[in-house]
Amino acid sequence: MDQRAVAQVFERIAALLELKGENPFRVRAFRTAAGAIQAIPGSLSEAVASGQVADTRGIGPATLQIVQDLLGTGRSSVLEELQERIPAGLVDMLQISGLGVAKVRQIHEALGIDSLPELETAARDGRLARLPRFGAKTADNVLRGIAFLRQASAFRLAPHAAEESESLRAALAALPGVGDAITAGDSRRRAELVRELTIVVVAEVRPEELFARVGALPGVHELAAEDKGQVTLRVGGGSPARVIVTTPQALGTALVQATGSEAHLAEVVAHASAGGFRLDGAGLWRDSRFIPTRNEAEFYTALGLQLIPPELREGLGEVEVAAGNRLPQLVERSRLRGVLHCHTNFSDGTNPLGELAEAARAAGYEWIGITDHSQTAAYAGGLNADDLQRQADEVAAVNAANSGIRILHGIEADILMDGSLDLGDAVLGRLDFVIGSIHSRFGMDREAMTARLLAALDHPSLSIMGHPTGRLLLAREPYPIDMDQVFRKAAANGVAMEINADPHRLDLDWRLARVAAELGVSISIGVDAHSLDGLEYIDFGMGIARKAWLTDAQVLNTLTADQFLARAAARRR
DNA sequence: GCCGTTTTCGGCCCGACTGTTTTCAGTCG
Repeated sequence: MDQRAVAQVFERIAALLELKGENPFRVRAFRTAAGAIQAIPGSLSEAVASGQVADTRGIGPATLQIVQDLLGTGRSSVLEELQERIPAGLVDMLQISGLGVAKVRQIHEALGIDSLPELETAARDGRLARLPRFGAKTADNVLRGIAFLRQASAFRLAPHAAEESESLRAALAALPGVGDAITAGDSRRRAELVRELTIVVVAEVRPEELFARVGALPGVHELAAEDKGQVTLRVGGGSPARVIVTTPQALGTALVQATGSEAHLAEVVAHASAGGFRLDGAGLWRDSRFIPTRNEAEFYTALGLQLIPPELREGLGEVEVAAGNRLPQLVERSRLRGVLHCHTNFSDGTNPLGELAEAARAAGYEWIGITDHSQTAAYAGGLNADDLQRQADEVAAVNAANSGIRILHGIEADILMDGSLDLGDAVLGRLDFVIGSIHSRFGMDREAMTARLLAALDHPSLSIMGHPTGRLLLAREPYPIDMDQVFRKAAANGVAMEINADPHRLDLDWRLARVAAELGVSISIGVDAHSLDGLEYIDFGMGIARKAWLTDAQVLNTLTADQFLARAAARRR
């Protein structure tokens, strides 16, 4: 560990102490120590050994001990104890200009928010601006601050990557000499996180000529690593991007290679070699003969494979399955009849029930499952039994008006520590269906958390387990669970697992969803919409469902309302 | 937590600005 790394630990300790409400002068002492350490020249361990560090102004007995701990073990018990007590997301929030300790603590205590993605949602849906001493300007400022921080991190959430990728793609497509520009890479495979944007360009001019024009595009900087057919650059938001130039005759091969993944390409190359084929940047070859591949279908066909959808290209056996002509017919958006997991303004959603239903109807759904929060989620305005009855009346009224969509009345009930749900059996029994979710006590150990979920799965009213692992992409790790046990019990009890389509969650992960489905668990794609825009999250959920190899029959949303209700009712018998 | 003593406890920078609120808390530099 060098001076810089030690200084970072001191800065982090200072931030955590501040959030904890510690004496400001003690906090400042750690900041002073951070600066003092960085000013020490040469080897830090030699400076400690010689007593130079101990004599440094701003370093006292406690901070010296931390330096010694870090040099000796790479760890600090002071830091670790603080990290156990204070969510890391709160420290991230402090990085936002305009948010200090008092505001961050207020956000945490009033809204139950402890991560940047949650904060962003609250800033967008108006909850943040409504806090005392906050306002529209503060909310805007927070959004700008979060956008800034996002630039700095290596990974992008899927929608942010899609946005950046599309703007680069459109700019490339508009260049003279460009026939077509196609988004490839992680985005095209519908990955939950994207590290690098990848665009394939079909050009009618030489690559060097094209790259000169690319470099002149607004928002493009750091043109680097120019190779024969590709160039790496950085775009406005700071994302690295790869632009690959190809010809119409080799587009299929180029697109497969640019889409990846590495593991998939390894499977493809192995299969190709066995058949006497070779692929390189210029195209597909058999011996010295060029094989034209104007699109991906021609590429895979040439190799004796079914066209493998981009979502499946993860190197998990898809090439072998495609060679045997046994790829599944993946679920498609057009096959979904129902949209599940929607919040209204009865709890923390923005829109009234009727507006949400109308938007769902306009999006082509036959039915919508309304699931507001339950009473334990007080920060979200969760519903108690009386609220639910009022909502039931409203559901009945909208349904009676025959508005072209059927509303199913459910709830997203909190799963308590012991695995029980936070509303009585009689209340839950009157609802059309019940999603059970964990929103508190994330810190339980693997055994206790597994027991909690297993107990919840035994509740006769539970139809769907909401966002089963609790992860928030780039913000919070999933809580530890024995997934195998949970899936087996879900399959035995006929409870579905959710793929939560909120791009901050995408939970279940597609790898786990595939395992669940193979064990016979039904999957529900839940948009977790808190506004009309949230209905559009379905596309991210579809990407994950397809990555999990799911077919229509495995996805609850493809059922008719009556079929879906029959399943929920069967559970209760 | 560190410093510096009237050497073991008291002091540690604070004014401008912003966004909110209506008299000022919180943040920044």
